[in-house]
Amino acid sequence: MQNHYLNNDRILVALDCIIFGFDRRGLKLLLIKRDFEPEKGKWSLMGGFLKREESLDEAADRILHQLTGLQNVYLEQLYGFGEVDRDPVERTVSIAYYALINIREHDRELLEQYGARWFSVEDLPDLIFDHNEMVQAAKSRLKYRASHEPVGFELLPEKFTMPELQILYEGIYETELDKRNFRRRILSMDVLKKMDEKQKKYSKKGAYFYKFNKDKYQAKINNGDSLVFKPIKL
Amino acid sequence: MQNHYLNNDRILVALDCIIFGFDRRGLKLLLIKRDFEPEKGKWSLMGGFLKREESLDEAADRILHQLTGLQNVYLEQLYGFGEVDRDPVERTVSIAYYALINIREHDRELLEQYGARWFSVEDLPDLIFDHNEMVQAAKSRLKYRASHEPVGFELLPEKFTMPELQILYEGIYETELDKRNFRRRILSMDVLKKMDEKQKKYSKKGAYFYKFNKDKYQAKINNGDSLVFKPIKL
DNA sequence: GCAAAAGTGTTAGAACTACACCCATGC
DNA sequence: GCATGGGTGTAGTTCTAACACTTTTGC
Repeated sequence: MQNHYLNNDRILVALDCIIFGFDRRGLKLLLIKRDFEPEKGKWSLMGGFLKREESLDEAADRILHQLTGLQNVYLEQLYGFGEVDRDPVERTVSIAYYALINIREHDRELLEQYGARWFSVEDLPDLIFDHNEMVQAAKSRLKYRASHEPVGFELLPEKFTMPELQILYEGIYETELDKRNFRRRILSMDVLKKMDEKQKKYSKKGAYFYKFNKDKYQAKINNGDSLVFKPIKL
Repeated sequence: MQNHYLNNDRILVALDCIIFGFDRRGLKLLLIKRDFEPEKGKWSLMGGFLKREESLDEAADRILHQLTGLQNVYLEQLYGFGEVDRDPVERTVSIAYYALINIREHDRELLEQYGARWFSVEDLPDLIFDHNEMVQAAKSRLKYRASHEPVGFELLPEKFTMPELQILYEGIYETELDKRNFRRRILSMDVLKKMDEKQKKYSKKGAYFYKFNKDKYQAKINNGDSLVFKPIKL
């Protein structure tokens, strides 16, 4: 490989974050209005460049924090996008990350500064560069992840109801689920704690709150159980 | 994001290839003996640096070709490794790719030039930098991929026998399978063509050859069928 | 009293797992 | 004729998917 380190090209490395949120109406994505050229004024993912003295994960974290004020949230590397002309200004490789955040917990002022807005994943505007592709990849990774690990709870407040959890999974899987089968399956994993309290905001009868019992989940995993969060078709 | 392109760090981008092969004794990995400092003489994945005028996929392809003489083989991006000090010489981000090749079809002379050798995946030497981690990631990606798509055939010659296919899947999943259940499941997908010919090299009775019918598979996929190649526990 | 959302069980069919013996042939 | 690897079938169990009515309560 004649692999002297000299004489190789040094290249801009960017990070782009696909930021998912959830409210009762469905899955959301946080996009920003690009305020510089090229493509100024178009919608875009939040991004930034890798610095020499930080790791990829640290950089993604920093960039997510910049926009949302949040730290220590679910953040997973997705894919490296590396077409030669993906950025028209300069050759840039971008590593995409996706984040799952509780939509109620971010810094609204920062969002305004960046001209950011939440969009329903079913109705996204056209994005710059290859960002549409990145979003697609994030959506399918999320489907996969959600069917093997309890990532759904990252998008929900600590207390949530069964109907909310179901709407979330329906959003992730882009399909409708049968509520009897859904409840049975979720509850059979035995990692949710039912509260006495009810959510009365959205119905007269009220829906019981549940909490995800992370410790119990971890114990089961360490015990070798493989809990699956697969969807159930209607 | 104050995102002028100037004043950002340009960084070395490397590619490392986890190259899988298969022979009747199990899954193999192709490693090279590093012939330059640092870590000269240690085993390593085949790697190289991204050039400004090529895409990540092209670079991975080039590097794979350099070592094996092969092109147009199965090659999938795995993950971007980006710890600050992962390469002691200079800050380098490495995008790992894994390849599935037919172990009989590579260029033996090239291998010798690079001091390359096939190792059983169950008995790998310690590798440089974070290459051990890369191999781990590749193994689990391969498990996932093999349970959803017919990637196993990339590792086999055009004609193969059921026992061979089973050994391959056992290698990928690192588990033993029941041969009756395995055959039933594979054949029920109805994408293998049984030949009249038998492989007589490894048994007196001989085992029938099969071919993977890629067109039939594609037709089923396009038809919305979701064929699964899951393992079956013993 | 009625509208609106929450909650609850059963059943038929499919898929999964476990398991043991016969076959063909080269020596 | 026997050792070696190739090939085959069944039954019990579990999992999945389909499906409709009752409950609660604010208005």
